[in-house]
Amino acid sequence: MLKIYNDLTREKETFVPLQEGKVTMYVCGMTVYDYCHLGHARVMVVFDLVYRYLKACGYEVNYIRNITDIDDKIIKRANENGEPFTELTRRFIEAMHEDSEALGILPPDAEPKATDHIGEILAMIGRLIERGHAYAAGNGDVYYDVRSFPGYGKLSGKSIDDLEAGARVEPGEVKRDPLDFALWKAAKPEEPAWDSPWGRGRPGWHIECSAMSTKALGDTFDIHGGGADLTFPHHENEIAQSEGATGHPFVRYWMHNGFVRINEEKMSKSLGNFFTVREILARYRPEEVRYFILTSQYRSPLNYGDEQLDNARGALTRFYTALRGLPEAVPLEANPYSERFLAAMDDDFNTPEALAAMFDLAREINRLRKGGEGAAAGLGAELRRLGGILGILREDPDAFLRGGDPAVDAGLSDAEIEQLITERLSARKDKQWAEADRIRHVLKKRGVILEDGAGETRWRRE
RNA sequence: GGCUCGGUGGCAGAGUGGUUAUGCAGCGGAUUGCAAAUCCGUGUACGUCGGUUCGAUUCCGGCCCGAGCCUCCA
Repeated sequence: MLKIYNDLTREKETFVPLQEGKVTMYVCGMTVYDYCHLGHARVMVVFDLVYRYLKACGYEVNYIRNITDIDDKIIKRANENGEPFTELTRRFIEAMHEDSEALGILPPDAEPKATDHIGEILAMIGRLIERGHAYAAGNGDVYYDVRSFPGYGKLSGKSIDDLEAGARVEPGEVKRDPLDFALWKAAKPEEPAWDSPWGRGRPGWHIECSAMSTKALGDTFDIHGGGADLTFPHHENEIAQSEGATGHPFVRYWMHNGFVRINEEKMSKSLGNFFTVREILARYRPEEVRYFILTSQYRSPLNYGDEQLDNARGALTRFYTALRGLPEAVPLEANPYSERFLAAMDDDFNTPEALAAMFDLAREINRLRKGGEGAAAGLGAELRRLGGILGILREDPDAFLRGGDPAVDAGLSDAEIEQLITERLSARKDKQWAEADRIRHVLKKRGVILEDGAGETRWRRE
């Protein structure tokens, strides 16, 4: 039975979807004005994992991940580049798709864009004004009246009074209350703008998610996710908007993933201490990056460092070594390791514990294969199946083990390596150990490790 | 200042009121022409001070330290 930590209640709760057998899920995606960094990668991997696991549990999942393609930063960057904002966003949407595909992220069922939902956004703002939750400020802006929504602060655990004590008030403020936030922003000259009953302008950031999620999934849906920094104010505001507009509960389970950290500090654009997915993929393989993200529970901080990525490489090598050479077989699903794996995943997606179960399974495979590779095949197939739920272990074992380090020059070609191995085999046959060792050392120097087995010699790159 | 969340063995990172996490690294053994891989064995780890308890790393409280949100941020 799946349990999910619900940020709304700060408790692990048994997951029961609104509609039996079906799950509706919305995740806040990217604002597309730059390349994805590791923090974005974590969101994508974490909720891809949730998506895959829910499907593995037999649910029919409708997974929506939005794209924010209009906001202040996009406008600013497009102006700096001297290009239309639509050209900027088109490019970075494409880049995001390349990155997510590289990381083995399944495409969501839909990826709505803010600019395609101006009509829905305007309709929702209209309803909020009708219901007394929003007001036009007179300068063309429309604001949400935070005091009009009694539940404001319930997700982030903040009270309006506490927030107000520390709120800063901008000069020339047209809001009634400093905490009120923009639903619609009047356009300045030269800015992208759409017509509205309040004059030309563009949507505020928070309203798009309320409008798009409600349109795609209904007034109430099951899971809403995103990075922990979105809890306040973004998700708090979404609740106020959606519940204020529809009068129905918005989201049943709120999930937030922890940050990627670097030297004990949050990785973020503003701190400038971020690595893009592209930079990391130049040095590590996609599966290693994905594994690294899975080594920590999704709500915990994830410390980035070469040591951690190297560790991921070593761990995957162990799995693929266990799988190497096993014949195809039907996964042997009934075994204590898989039970432990599923129990771990059911416990709020405890991937470190799930991986631990997989390592124990790998050990069992290694034990069994002493009695012949066939004996271990069923469990090997099962290990792959479990890996598939996490989105790892999809490659051919030999291909992975011979893949090497993307940052290191390929050195010898596969054919050259095979040639040297053939030469060495004949030397060994004649018990010319000195020659055999010479070839071993030559290959070792080029990053190739030989493993002499019964009747054949296997190789892999370090 | 307000509100959250953490502090686990060399590193990473789970978990539990009394019994082995797991991976990497280390050490000993088996195996191997030598290796590698693999298997077996191996570490008086739970920030600190009190409290509850027959017993606490695990529950409660104080303290110290760290991170995050309160402003755009995944």
